Amino acid sequence: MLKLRKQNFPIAGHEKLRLYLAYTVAALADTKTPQFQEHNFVPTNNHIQELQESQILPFRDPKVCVSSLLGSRSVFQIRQIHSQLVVNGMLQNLIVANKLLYVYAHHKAMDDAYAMFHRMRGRNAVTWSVMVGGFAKVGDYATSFGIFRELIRCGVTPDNYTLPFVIRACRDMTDLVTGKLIHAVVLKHGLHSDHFVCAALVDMYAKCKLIEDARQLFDNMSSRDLVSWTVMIGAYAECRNAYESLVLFDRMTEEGVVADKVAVVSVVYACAKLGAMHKARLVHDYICRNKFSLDVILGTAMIDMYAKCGSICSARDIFDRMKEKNVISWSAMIGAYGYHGHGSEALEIFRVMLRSGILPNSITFISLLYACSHAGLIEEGLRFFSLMWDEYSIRPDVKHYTCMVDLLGRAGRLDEALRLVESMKIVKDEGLWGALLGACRIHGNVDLAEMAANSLLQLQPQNPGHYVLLSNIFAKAGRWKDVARIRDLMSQRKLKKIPGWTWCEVDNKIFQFSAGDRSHPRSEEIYGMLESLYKKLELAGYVPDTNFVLHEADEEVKVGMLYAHSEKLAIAFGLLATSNETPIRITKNLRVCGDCHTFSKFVSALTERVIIVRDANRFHHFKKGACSCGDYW
DNA sequence: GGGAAGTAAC
Repeated sequence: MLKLRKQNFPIAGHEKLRLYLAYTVAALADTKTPQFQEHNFVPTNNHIQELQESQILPFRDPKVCVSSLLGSRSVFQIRQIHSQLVVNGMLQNLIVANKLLYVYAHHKAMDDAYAMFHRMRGRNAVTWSVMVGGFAKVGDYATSFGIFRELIRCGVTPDNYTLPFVIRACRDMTDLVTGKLIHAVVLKHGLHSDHFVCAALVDMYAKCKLIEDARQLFDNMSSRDLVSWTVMIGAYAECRNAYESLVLFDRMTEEGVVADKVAVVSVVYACAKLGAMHKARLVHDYICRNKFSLDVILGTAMIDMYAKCGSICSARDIFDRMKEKNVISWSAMIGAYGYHGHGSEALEIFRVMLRSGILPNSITFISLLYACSHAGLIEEGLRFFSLMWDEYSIRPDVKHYTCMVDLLGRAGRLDEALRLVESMKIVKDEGLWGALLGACRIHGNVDLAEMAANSLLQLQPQNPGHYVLLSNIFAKAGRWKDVARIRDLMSQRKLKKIPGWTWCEVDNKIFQFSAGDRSHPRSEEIYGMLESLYKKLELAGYVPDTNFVLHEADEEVKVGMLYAHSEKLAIAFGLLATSNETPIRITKNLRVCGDCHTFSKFVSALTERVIIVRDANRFHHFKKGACSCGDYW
């Protein structure tokens, strides 16, 4: 390698030499150096040191200054250059001064940047945007907003660089009030057509859960770039409308926008949310075709996708093929085994993880305890619960306690579960009470259920799901007056039962069903299939379980209500539209209804089909009249 | 001379 010496330097002239050296510094920092490449020179860290020692950089040429700043490796180095720039009066040059601010911000040295910013007499749009963006990036939103306000006070017009930073700060704080104010500023300055500004606004509204507002802005964008698509796709997946995410992904592809890795991760995430197996395979193909490497982020997202689409084998295959795995990847795999009810595999992979030298974190233990509770591994669960603090100094939080309540409650050890809840010294949340209430439902403990439900309704009076669960428990015990009381409470509080949806994927198309739905083009056939199924099932001994109907009504009416639940419609459609060998895969947005669970068991026996149901909680594999959940869910 | 979106449990 060429050693950097004046005598063998390829360009003549002293000034050029300085420039060349500056470019060398910049190249070491991987910045763009076309001139540098011309000379086919590969610099090393020694060169930069030599450069500093030789004090050859006089910092009088703005270009040299800028390149040197870009080449800085540490805040210390920037400060050294800073002092030279002051001595040489180079900070009078706004380009140089702004670059100095920028590199300070880039190294997160915002104190240095701020001190300098206050001494600067001349400021321009770049100065302001570097400061606003710099503070936003390090999470100091208060200062970022403060500088933005100062900008407005100084009569400066905010531009398409500054505004996205401020909008993103609103997003990170989910500060919708300020966000809307900034939106007004955007409109005032006519910047709503800038795609950076617009993408930031879409993201802000989406993260603040105003998905409709986000969508409206997105639809009105004159040109939608990849980032806006990615934001919108991710937003729909996040707000439980993964179906729309995948519709958008198809539209994006049709419009000729090519996904990058970030976009693909969002799509993978949406597939996971929806549990859409065919779509998952197609996305996997897309990933292979476009040669995305299976890095730790994409790989982990794919493990979760395949697991949540019902294929634990494919999830394991991805896991095994990943070259680099971190604690997140291992936790995802443990979690995957967990919600498929494969407890011993989850425990085994945890042991392998420990042997590989990866330390578990808090979430690893949640996955592990969850796996234990869903596989009935009670003693193991109890052991891990004490191990996490004793051995790994991870303090159990409310989620770990929730798993333990679930574990004990599911096993019928409700007293122990209650004692654990009472002994907790941390704040109890709705998930914890929900787990206790769920256990009461399985074991028909109405008194404890009432107590759990009271705490639950105090914490979350607006969640209709809790009322429905309690009402189901009362109904099962035949306490119809209490059922009516709950129903009245719900209507007083203007709460409606969350509509149940079931998705079934056939021929790469996702079909969505709601109860009593007749919108499907093959609706006639579906209802015909349902009717013939009912006739056969009745002979096989199936009795509709009307305990799962919330309202007090005549038995006949109740049976009618159960008749066309979305799960049943989806299963009937699956039977019609798929071949005998393929499993019927359906996904439900809520917990599967008890009657539909029984119905699925009977159908799996009668038709000799495998039915894989993913509900809000876990997977149910129905085969030959039995379910993998062992009827506890 | 200054910009973006993504991974695990419930």
